[in-house]
Amino acid sequence: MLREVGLVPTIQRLAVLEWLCKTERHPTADQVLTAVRKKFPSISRATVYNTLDALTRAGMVLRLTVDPTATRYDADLKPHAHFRCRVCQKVYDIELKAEKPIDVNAAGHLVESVRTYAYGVCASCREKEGRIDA
Amino acid sequence: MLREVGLVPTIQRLAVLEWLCKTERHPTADQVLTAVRKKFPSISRATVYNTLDALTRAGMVLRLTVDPTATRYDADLKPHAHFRCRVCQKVYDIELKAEKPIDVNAAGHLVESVRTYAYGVCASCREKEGRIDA
DNA sequence: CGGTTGATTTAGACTTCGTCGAAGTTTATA
DNA sequence: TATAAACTTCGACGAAGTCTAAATCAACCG
Repeated sequence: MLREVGLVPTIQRLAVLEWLCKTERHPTADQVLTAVRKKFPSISRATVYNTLDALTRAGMVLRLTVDPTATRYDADLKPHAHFRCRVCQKVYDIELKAEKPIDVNAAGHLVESVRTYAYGVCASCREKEGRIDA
Repeated sequence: MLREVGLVPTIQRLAVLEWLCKTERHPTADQVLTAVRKKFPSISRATVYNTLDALTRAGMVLRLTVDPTATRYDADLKPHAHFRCRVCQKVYDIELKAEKPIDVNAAGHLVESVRTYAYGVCASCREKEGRIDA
């Protein structure tokens, strides 16, 4: 798979990709580093950043900027949007309702990808807040 | 205006807001700091960050995460999307075509705001690249 | 007007995310 | 096997943003 996109399939890249694909969350680069180090202690920060960058450019993972404090990555390539709770700061997948979610007037620019991010209070935090605020 | 949203109208906040409103670009916090210091040399970094945060929570400016390297701010509250060129890295306003651009299935979350970001190569860089690649 | 209180500003240290460069190692090619 | 190219590693570095403590300012009230 890595070879097909022009990347040398090193053991480090395999470890990163494997972990990304079997986690459902939206990890930051540091979370990837910490997780992969459990199985592969010698991997360095630069390698993780390089690998995530290479996988992003190869289109195998998505780079998300939904979180202002750190870039997140997503191995789920199906079109969907992301929601970030301003209370617990977790990131959730949400569905895009519109059939053409990407329908923007690009004014002559070449659009290669589109992201939709929503912000607010997640269902879980609404409950907790409700009890307190009431 | 500031008083209406519960903020003490200090000279620093006025300087930030005034500059934000008369610039058409999408400045980073550091660009705001540099610009405002020309008229108000003693303003500190923390004040600019605090002010931008307060203005964002008050709904007077939008916080953008279109640029992975730094948060940007936009005083234009009309609904529109943003495009970032991966070559020159400039951020452009673009129009949202769909009438309900924001139509996401929020799965029980309380959605307070939605952002749409597009990425690719801007019209200007397409021309330049075209000449080179040809 | 003068004093008190609470909010705001300031300066600078600090943390964290991410990048860079140089040297060593691995992979592919012949 | 020899060589070149790609990749990894480490640590230093840079930049974005936060935090703290002290000084200052604005509002309120007698």
